[in-house]
Amino acid sequence: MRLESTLSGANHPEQPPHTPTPRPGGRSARVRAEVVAATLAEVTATGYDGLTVEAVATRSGVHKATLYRRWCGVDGLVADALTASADQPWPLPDTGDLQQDLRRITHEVFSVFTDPELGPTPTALISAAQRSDAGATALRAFFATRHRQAAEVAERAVARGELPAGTDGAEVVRAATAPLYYRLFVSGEPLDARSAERAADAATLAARAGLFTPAEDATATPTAPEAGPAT
Amino acid sequence: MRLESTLSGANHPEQPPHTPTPRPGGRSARVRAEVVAATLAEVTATGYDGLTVEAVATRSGVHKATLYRRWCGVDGLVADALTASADQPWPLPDTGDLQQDLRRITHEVFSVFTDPELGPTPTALISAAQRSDAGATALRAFFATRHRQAAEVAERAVARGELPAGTDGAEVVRAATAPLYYRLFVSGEPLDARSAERAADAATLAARAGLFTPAEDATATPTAPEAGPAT
DNA sequence: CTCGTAATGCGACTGAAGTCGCATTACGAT
DNA sequence: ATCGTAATGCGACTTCAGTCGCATTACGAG
Repeated sequence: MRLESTLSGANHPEQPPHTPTPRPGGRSARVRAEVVAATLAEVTATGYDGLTVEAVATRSGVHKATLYRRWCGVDGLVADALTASADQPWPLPDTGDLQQDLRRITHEVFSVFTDPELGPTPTALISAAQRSDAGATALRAFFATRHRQAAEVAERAVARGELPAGTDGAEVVRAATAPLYYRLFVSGEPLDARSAERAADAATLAARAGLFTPAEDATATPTAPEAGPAT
Repeated sequence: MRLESTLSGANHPEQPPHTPTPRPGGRSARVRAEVVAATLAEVTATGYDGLTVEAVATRSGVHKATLYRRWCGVDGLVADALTASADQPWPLPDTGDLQQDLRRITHEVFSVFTDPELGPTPTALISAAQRSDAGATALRAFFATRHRQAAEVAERAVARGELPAGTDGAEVVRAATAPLYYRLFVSGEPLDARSAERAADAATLAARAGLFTPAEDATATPTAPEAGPAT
């Protein structure tokens, strides 16, 4: 697991460049791993509301002052735990059919957040990340990576001629997964496999219709409800 | 503004039913209004991270202890402010065309969160509401109301024969608005009028294809990627 | 107009989050 | 093997969120 780079970048904004050996040694890495594990356990156990630096310190055996020094409080702990999770690889489907691929992806998302094995950890982690600026930054990076990776299923569909050229793959992925995340983290509605499937199908339909090409719009576009500068 | 009922329901779980006149009088209402206004101002000014009960107390002129007594801390303040905002009416389009109606709705959402007049207040309010259980409950109620109201545009489309019978109107609305909220509050990506339009168009397409009818599935459904119980 | 009661104002107290300076440990290079 | 340095351990201190008991004010009924 290599989660040093992102962390140091997030917590030491003014890293002096003349540091030949900034001690990336064994102890620091071990401490870091244990802190991440303890943070995940604490977030899962108490939820993001009850998350305490002192509890993470006790559970990890790392002193409170060290946690504040390197992670700048609860926010940084959660952000780092999320970053560490983002480094985990996940399977990218390749069935030869866009609809199937998107269904696999949305079902994967659905599974992660409903898996009794993982429990409330993924949900709690993202909810916690939403709380702070550091967490929000980590979230942005997390989803940017996911979008970039998953966009490949759409790009393959373009290569197969299944989608029009110029289709924005990341936008297709966003369209497919957005309803799930919306239910989970915004409207708070329950998630079910049916709606995951429908979201994938709707995105497939829209992508095939050419809605996700920046230049042209394939569907009827009679009147634009707005006319101002869109920025 | 009638935001008493929801608040008391949220903060006094065991309201004794034998309270003939629980003092809904003028002062309480005035205090409540000022506290809500102060909470909105504080959330806008400092963001949900810097929101403090003491600051709301100072700004509103209501004593700290009173705020803790009636709102149980920051969570309740935010939840009540959100509930108050949810009571505000908003325009429901009726252009005679589903696509146009949905575009108006998504553009309305887009406008609320990008209006320089309102500033960061709506975003900050919802972000703050995500932080706590009380806020999450208020959020659920908020979106449930919105979905119920906005579902009418889909129901009218069904009545016009534009959508297949049995279409779940709320699901259509969710599909149209989810990408916007996803960008705003989950992935943290910027919002633009184009994507708002595309989201509405994609939902229109999916609805017309019959994806939002509970029983049948109009598109191809060759293989189901999952087979377990969905709960 | 007067009174009973509920709601608010008030200030002190408690407890925990977060900070600081120094001692100690362990990494990495010679 | 030895040393310089960076990272961690440690405990006290500061600050502020949150609580409690009591005095005061104002609503609502008669």
